[in-house]
Amino acid sequence: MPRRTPISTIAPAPDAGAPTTAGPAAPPPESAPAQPAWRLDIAVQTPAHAALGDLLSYAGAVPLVPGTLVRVPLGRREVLGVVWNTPTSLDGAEPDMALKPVGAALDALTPLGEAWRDLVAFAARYYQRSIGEIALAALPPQLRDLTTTQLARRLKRKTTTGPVAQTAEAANLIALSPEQTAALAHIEAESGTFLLVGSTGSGKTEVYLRCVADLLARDPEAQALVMVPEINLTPQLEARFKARFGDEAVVSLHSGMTNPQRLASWLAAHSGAARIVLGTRMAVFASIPGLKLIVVDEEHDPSYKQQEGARYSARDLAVWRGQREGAKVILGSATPSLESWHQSRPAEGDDPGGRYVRLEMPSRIGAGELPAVRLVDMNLQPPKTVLSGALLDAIGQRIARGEQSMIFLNRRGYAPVLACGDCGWKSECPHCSAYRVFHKIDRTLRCHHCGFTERVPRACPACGNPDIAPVGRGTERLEEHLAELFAAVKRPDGSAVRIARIDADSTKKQGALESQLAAVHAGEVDVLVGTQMIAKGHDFRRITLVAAVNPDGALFSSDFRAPERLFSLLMQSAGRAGRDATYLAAQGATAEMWIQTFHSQHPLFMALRKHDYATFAKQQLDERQAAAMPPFAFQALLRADAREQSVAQAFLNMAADAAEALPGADIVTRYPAVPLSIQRVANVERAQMLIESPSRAALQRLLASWQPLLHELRRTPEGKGVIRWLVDVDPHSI
DNA sequence: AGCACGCCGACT
DNA sequence: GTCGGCGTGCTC
Repeated sequence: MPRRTPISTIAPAPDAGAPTTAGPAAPPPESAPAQPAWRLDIAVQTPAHAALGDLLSYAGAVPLVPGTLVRVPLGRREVLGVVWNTPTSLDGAEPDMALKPVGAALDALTPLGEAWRDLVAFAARYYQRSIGEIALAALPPQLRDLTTTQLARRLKRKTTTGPVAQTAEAANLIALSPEQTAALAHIEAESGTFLLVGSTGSGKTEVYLRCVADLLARDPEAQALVMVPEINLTPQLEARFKARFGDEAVVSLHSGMTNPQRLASWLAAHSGAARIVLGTRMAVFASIPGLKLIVVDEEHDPSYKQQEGARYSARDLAVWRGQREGAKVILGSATPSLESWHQSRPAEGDDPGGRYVRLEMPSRIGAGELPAVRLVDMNLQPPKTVLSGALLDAIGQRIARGEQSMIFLNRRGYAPVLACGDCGWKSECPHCSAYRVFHKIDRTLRCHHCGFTERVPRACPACGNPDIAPVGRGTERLEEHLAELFAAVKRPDGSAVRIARIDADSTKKQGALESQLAAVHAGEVDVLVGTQMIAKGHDFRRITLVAAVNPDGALFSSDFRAPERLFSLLMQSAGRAGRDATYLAAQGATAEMWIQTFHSQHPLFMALRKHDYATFAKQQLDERQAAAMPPFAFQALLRADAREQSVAQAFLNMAADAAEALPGADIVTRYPAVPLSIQRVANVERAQMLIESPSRAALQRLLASWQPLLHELRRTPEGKGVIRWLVDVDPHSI
């Protein structure tokens, strides 16, 4: 008759409602041997939307040290929690509510340190989430279901801390360039946060490696955290660090790992056995007791901002964490975020300058000159030109010389829309306010927002016209187009031209990206087509031409950050070409970046042509300052989802009214609620409201006092239709 | 978020 | 007559 209960060390709570029979049932808590004498505040994974407090109180017989992991009963479940505060005595005081007793403590594990708890508490407060949500998300998932004995067993086979191995590579270091030497000297001599600005190929990674090496040699307890924006980029960086510091010293932490792997890495970082922790944004929350150095590579990359759940910026948290723990922070990029660039401005006049130290390394090492940028004015091309004649010639020449070209188009699939020429039908998604993308490979129409997929209809579903045609082009169609254009062309050895495509569709299978990249490296591809996936990080040695076919969309986007993203993407793409000076010299080749645009005079392209980030940044920052936008103002978004757009908007506008009386409201601007640019996804209507202030503190104060009102508002009749609401602090796209 | 309870349609 | 749909409500 009783439900199957999980094996638990927790005595079942007495069930007041159920008819109890006398017998050898579990003894009531009052007769438990040890009288619970302490109140323990525990962080558990309370959902952000439940208007529960951050911490839940439990009764315990012993005052567990803050940072101890414990199992606690929550409703009918038993969950993992973290003791958050110093326990308070229950002696004498009548508790204001009946506290459940804590369960087993995972005391084989060293309690999480104060620095880590401070980081979690700060992130929770700043991004308007519960402590428990952040804390539990930061722990390896397997810790949640491991029993105490299993954990003890795992901890036994932990590796020993020791000096890092002297690898062959570490013994044979090549000499640094003067710029690298100077940057390194600055980082060694000063403390704080550094912005290391170096173009692709300037040797930023070597600077990171030397900083880490110096640190580990100097301090036998020290640990370093190195972050990269994407999982794809971890293997090559991991290889590089392992070659320098040995396999034992380095662990990775990212969501692509299996749970046991993640637990092992996490434990190694937590115990201090791993001297170097390498990972994606989630790694910023790793427990690293000896943390003395944080590297955030490609700090401008949007991937550092989490886009669901707690919307934190791992880069910003890294800077905060570095400051809190006295660790140096190196932010590296060829095209820094405007925030970081601004924050690293030198003192001038009565401006005391930014808080970061800016270190620049403009030269490329062992690489050719930065590629010459060629702008093709598409206004001068015949209508409907996809690839201009000049670009095709240039690619043809590369093929003839056995070199590789890379064509970049940020749109996957065959065509973004399928349309009927007769009745005007378009391949709209029935569940979203977006078109379904035509994927020719499997003859499907796929919605990239909700995933709804159907086979392509044979004829127009509205009028029966069999001539439905693709409109626009994605990577699939570009690949097909190139294959047709180069069908008659032969490679130097007489074989056919080989065209390949790399995008989210071609790399869905495990290991597919690696094998495709390997094929490019091995020279088995002549022309590579891809999305921004190929623009990042990968070090292709034989590519001498990079082309962006259709980058104009971002120039006039309503998102004020779009130009910044485009500039860095194009700079990064350009960086793929001509990375190997020896190869270029041997080929007698020059590297080129081609851009096809209808706006060839746009200042963005003018700056790009000169590889002039500073000019572009200045122009953008001037615009931002004039318009009082970030980094000269601080923003947050309040978003609401509902079945009806009007319900979502009404909720937001009511929330804005309710905020009127809150502290800070006088210097925080609230804009009217508007639909998101993709208004409906999976039959859910989405609306948002921008909140902006010149004062970060005022914005924070307002958000903090707003939270309880929002919970309250949702319980009113008007708030009933709201499916969810969320706050995005420092949003990336608006 | 889980995980209950609670009240209305198609099946052994 | 039950299994099961997801609507509402609670978790120290």
